[in-house]
Formats: sequence, structure tokens, C-alpha cells
Amino acid sequence: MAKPARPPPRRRPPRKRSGAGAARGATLTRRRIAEAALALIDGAGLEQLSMRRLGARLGVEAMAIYHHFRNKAELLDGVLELLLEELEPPTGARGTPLERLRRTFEATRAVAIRHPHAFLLLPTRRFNTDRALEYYERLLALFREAGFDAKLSARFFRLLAGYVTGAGLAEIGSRAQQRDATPSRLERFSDPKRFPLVTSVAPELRVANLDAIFQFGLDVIFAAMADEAGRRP
Amino acid sequence: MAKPARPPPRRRPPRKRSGAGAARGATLTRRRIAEAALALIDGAGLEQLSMRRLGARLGVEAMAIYHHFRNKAELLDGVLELLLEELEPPTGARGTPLERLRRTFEATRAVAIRHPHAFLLLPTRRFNTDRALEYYERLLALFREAGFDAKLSARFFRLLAGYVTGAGLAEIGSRAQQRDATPSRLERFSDPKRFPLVTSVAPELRVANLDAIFQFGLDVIFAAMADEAGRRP
DNA sequence: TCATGAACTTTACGGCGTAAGCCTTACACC
DNA sequence: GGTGTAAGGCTTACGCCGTAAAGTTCATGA
Repeated sequence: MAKPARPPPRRRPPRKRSGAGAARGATLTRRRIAEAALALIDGAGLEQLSMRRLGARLGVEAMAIYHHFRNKAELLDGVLELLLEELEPPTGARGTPLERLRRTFEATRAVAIRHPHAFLLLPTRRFNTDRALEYYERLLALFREAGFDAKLSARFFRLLAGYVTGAGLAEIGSRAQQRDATPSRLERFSDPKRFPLVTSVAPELRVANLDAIFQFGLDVIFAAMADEAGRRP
Repeated sequence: MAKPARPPPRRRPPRKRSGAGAARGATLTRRRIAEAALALIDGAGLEQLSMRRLGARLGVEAMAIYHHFRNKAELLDGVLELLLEELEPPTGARGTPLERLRRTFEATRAVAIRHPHAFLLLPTRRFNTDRALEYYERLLALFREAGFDAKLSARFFRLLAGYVTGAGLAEIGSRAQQRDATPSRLERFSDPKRFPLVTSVAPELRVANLDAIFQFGLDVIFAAMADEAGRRP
């Protein structure tokens, strides 16, 4: 079960494509395929990703992909690795550890907004590649720098990561409805008589307010972290 | 798009099944079908649910299901409604509003543990049935009783619901690995030299610790809520 | 020169969701 | 009691899916 690290497809000079109008691009690589898959997911949704459709987009038969990925699951892991690259803010090392932690989790939310259909892969797929472990290692370094031991790191990590992924999924649902309107059909369909509280709270969840709502959650969590960190200088 | 409320399948006395050994149970109903689907998901995973397999389980051809659900999506919504019933604690009205709120979100986590494969439906599918709105209405009543206006209700609601669903998904991943061991293959495969922090934090996430970790997150959030509620008596 | 093997295609299989239509039965009504 | 109607099921068929297996092409190293 240990994913035997597919023998690296030894680079070869690109090959002349023979098919008529098929010269859609350069040779296939894992990277190029994963990027096309992510583009397809972004454009049409996760469930629209099929090997045949992806092949067509790459100017290639579906089965060609199987020379680079063992199956669809491995392809999805490839897409996930692309998301992982976007999970950390580019502006690296400035600020206190807590500030940097906060920027990192803000970057996670940005991924949810940028790739609403692919974001689900993140909480859904087991993810223990080298690159993922490196990401976790850097993240935990920030917790340590902030003064947390293993136990508190684990606890605040789950709190933060849980909140960000859960709120990310919720936000994706909200944004999917209307560009700048209410977050769901609640407002349009619910009966204010039967659901007065729902009716009064729904407008608060307008897309325009989502930034502030998300930051409010981070405020609560990071206040607790600062508190805890200050307790053990 | 307004889900035209399928003409209620007017109750008829059950009908004699004619097929040879097919008398697997009573007549089909929405409820019976949804329950079988949930059982199938619980046992074999979300992606193992197919109309044919579900039909077989019910002693019926796949297409029979389409007399009760318009399509698979509507069937999944039916499964979701079953989950919704488990989303609230049975012990209703005792304790302060904040205590009841906490019990409600603990019940949500319990659903994640009880139905690990179906839980994904919760953050994933739009959900505006009457029953869902009633659930939200009761939930928001607790926020109001605790003294929060619409704005703060919306903010704490997203914080709590986000945390619980995100942490729920993470826990499902953790528990899927081994019954009482480490939460992922991190420990078995990662190199302590390359990933020292991951190696030191991973044991904290053992299944035995997940209860405490989850409660820690709730502690942080509910402390902030108590604080905010106390500020405006 | 030529065997090799990487990169891609062809063909085929079983399973999927579901549209369309058929058959059987139990009730409502006369 | 006879009969039309529709609920509740079955059968068939279509176009999609993932992927196993085997075939084709061609740059390369021996």
C-alpha cells in the first residue's frame, strides 16, 4: 500500500505528434496533466473530470494518461499537490510567528475561493506525500516558534485547520448561489413567518460580509492562542 | 428549479409482491429507500452507492427507485435528511442556552463518527428543505436566547459550524486508518530526521486523544461566546 | 543495424445514471 | 360487478465512465 514512487518517467526529447490536428501542446508530463485536470475542475466541477474529457483537452487519448498516473485516484492526488503549492503565502518570513500562522490560514481560505470545486479534495483525500509533510513541518515550526509544545500545537492545529476547511466549504456553498446576493435560497424561499430567525440572520451571510465573518473566527482563535502563548514566556 | 414537491405518493395498502424470491420486505417508501441507502453508504462508502446496488439490496430493480426519487441527487438529499434527524441531541431543553448549543454541536461530531462515509454530504450539498430550515431555526433560537443579535449569531454560527464540520472530516480521516493507532501513516512512513516536528506531533493525534482535542476547540470558542454574552447583559 | 522500451492508441469489458415504454394490480366510481 | 385509472414495479436501451490488455510508433543506446 506504500505507493512505490512510480519510476520517474525519464525525460526524453519531445516526440513528433502524428495525429492530424492533435498537436495541442508539448509532450505529456505529470505536471501538465495535473494542471489541465485542475483547469477542467475549476471550469466545470469535480464530477466533470473524466479521463476521456481530460485526454481530449490535452489532445490525446484517455489511456495516454495512464502512462503518467496509475489511476484516477493518483491523478487527483496530483491535483491536490498543485493546491498544496498555493497553501502558503508567498511573503514568507515577516512578522511574528502568530502573524505568519494567520497569513498561512488566510491563504488556505484564498484557495477555497480560487478553486471552489477542487477545494473539497483537501479535507477529503489522505495526503502523505513528501511535499505535504514538508508543508506540515513548516506549519508546525510556526507553532513551535510561537511557543507551543506538541500537545498544544496539535490542539490549535486541529482547531484552526478544522475551522478554515469547514468555513471554506460553507463559503463555497454561499458563493455558488449568486454573485452578490444572499448565500442560499433561504431568503427567496423561506417563509418569514415560519422561520423568523433564519430570515433575520440570512442577510448577514451575504457575500459582501464573508470576509469579515471569516476574520472574526480567526480573531477568536488567535486571541486564545496569544493568550496561551503569553502564559508561558 | 424550485423542487415541485413531488405529488405525495398517496398511501396505498401494501401490494403483494409477485416475483419469485423477491419478497425482501414491505413496499418501497422514500423512507425505506433512504434508510437502505444510508446503510449501504455506512457499510461500503459513498461511492459504492449505486441505484442498481441499492435496488438489489431492497429486492427490487434499480428503476423502481425512480418512482420515489426523481434522480440520485434527490436520493442523496433523502439520506441527508436522515442525518439531519441525528443532528440534535435527544435531551432537549435542559441547561443554559450555551450549554445546549454546545451539546448540539457535540451531536454533530457524533454523527461524523457514526456515519463517517455519509458525513461528507453535510457540508457538501445545498440543503434548504423544510426540515433543514426548522433545524436552523431552533439553532438560531439558542443563539438568540444566549443574547446574540443577528450579526453575532451569524459570526459565531459560522465559526462553530465550520469548526465542527472541518474537524469532523479530519477526524474521519484519522479514524479511518487504524482502530487505536496513529491517525495517519505519518508515523509509519515519515522520516524523523526530515520531519522532526511532524514526528513529535503525530502521536498527539492518536484516536484516544481525539475527544479531548475536539473539546479543547469547543472550549476556546465557547469561552469567547460566554465572554461576548456577558458583555451585553 | 537493430533490439529496446517509452509514449501513445485501439479495443473491449463491466458498471454507471436514467429515458422510455410495458405490465400488473388495487382502488374509485358507475 | 365491471371497468378506467394510475401507482408501483419491470425491461430495454443509450451514452457515459474507469481501466485491463494488447497493439503501434519511434528515438535511443549497444
